[in-house]
Amino acid sequence: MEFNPNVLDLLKERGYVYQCTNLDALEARLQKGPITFYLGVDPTADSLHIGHFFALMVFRYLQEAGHRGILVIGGATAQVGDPSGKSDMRKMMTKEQVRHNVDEVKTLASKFIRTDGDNPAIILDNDEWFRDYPYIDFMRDVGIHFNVNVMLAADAYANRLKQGGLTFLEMGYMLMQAYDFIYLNRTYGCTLEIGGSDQWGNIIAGSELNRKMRHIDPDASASDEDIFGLTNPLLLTKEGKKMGKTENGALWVASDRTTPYDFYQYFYNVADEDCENLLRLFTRVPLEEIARILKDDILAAKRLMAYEITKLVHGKEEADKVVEAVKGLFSANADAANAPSVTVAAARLSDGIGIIDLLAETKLIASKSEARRMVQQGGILLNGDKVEDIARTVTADDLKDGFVMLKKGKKNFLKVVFE
RNA sequence: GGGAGGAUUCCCGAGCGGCCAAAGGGGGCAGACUGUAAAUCUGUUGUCUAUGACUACGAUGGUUCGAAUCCAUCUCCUCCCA
Repeated sequence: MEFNPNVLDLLKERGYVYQCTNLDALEARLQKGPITFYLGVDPTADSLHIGHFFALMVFRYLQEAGHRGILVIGGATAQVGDPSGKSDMRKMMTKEQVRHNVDEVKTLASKFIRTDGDNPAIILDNDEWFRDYPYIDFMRDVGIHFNVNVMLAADAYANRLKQGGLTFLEMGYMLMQAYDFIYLNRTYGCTLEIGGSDQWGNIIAGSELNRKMRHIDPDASASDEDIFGLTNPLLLTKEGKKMGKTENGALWVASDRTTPYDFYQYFYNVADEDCENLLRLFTRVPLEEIARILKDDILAAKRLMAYEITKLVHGKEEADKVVEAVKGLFSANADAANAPSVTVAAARLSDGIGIIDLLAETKLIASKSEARRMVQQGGILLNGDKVEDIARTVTADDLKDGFVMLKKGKKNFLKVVFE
């Protein structure tokens, strides 16, 4: 692997850099030679959402530039819960849940960062070093360096504090994450932590803790090198909302939670103004190319953006399939070959299936009441024809090639295959 | 420890014995217009075997023909005093 001394320029250019503990010094250090850096991800669910992806992109760029990356899955920290930016305490997860999530996230993450070949990423679970750390020792080693006044002033706690419910458990989160950095510094010589801007408080806590601990015991650190924190901006839509939020929660990376089709659709349907950001941050399209295509053809730009992001997350094969499906569905002579589909037993057709039942069963619509409403408002199409009557039944006569095409609104398609 | 206020549907927030599945706003969904965009306008927004039934106003129990509304206990939050 070729070492690239100017990776930071590239990151700055594409908009990945938000805050840094010392940008000039970091730049100088990165130019000198490879370093070890880390990114922490808390397994609060058994998948990653697009928000995680931002930092993972930075991870990839750094790794490609020849730096050694460590991905820390917060098996221990997830049991505590990060209060940063939260107005409610996170629901406590059972240890089993956390363990399950750790495994899932590990598997997913290793698809996006290279863990083999030359300069592989290291994936660790911070439960490894917290599991057997006695409370008293931890408090004496680490807790001693934290001033509660300073902590309370931090943005990270502002919301929780305002809501009045900040617990001691949550206060402990910052100590844990700060210690992660120390541990990695000592064990792996890690000198840079990257993360989202919401992690700024936790990241500087880590670099400060390092300085304080080294001051007490100069031999404790693996090196005398300075350590750095670097954050990427929060990914917001032009309305100022967090990108990747959908009505059913987050936009997930795991295809059993958000299908590649829905994933693509989400990005295709973002506001025009957000397209540029997404192209810069989540694709490798050169900046000049982005500028040109945005100017010439916003729709082509969106197609490219949605395709590239889908490819990045789900792979080329899936992305191509989605594009085929989209072409078929949204063009004049609909071709349903690659449409999202579900299967229903063909035997059910003999008596006819009520359209309402079918809509609810196939999960195209969440409830029968809503399905009724939708039909009454003229939002449901069966094989391209508006369904006028809520009593409409689907029978064998409606099938062509063994399926029917349901459409909810303008852009929700579902192929129902009977077999 | 003492006192005062509060918890309502996805979110904010009105309601303060029947007219309440609950005003208003936000968000969501659908219709029109468009470009599968934005803006705008309209409708809709608990569930179901559907002009009715069931479940819901922090939890539990009670008063009443009838409770989101009154009472008791509990949980959590906010503010003031210590």
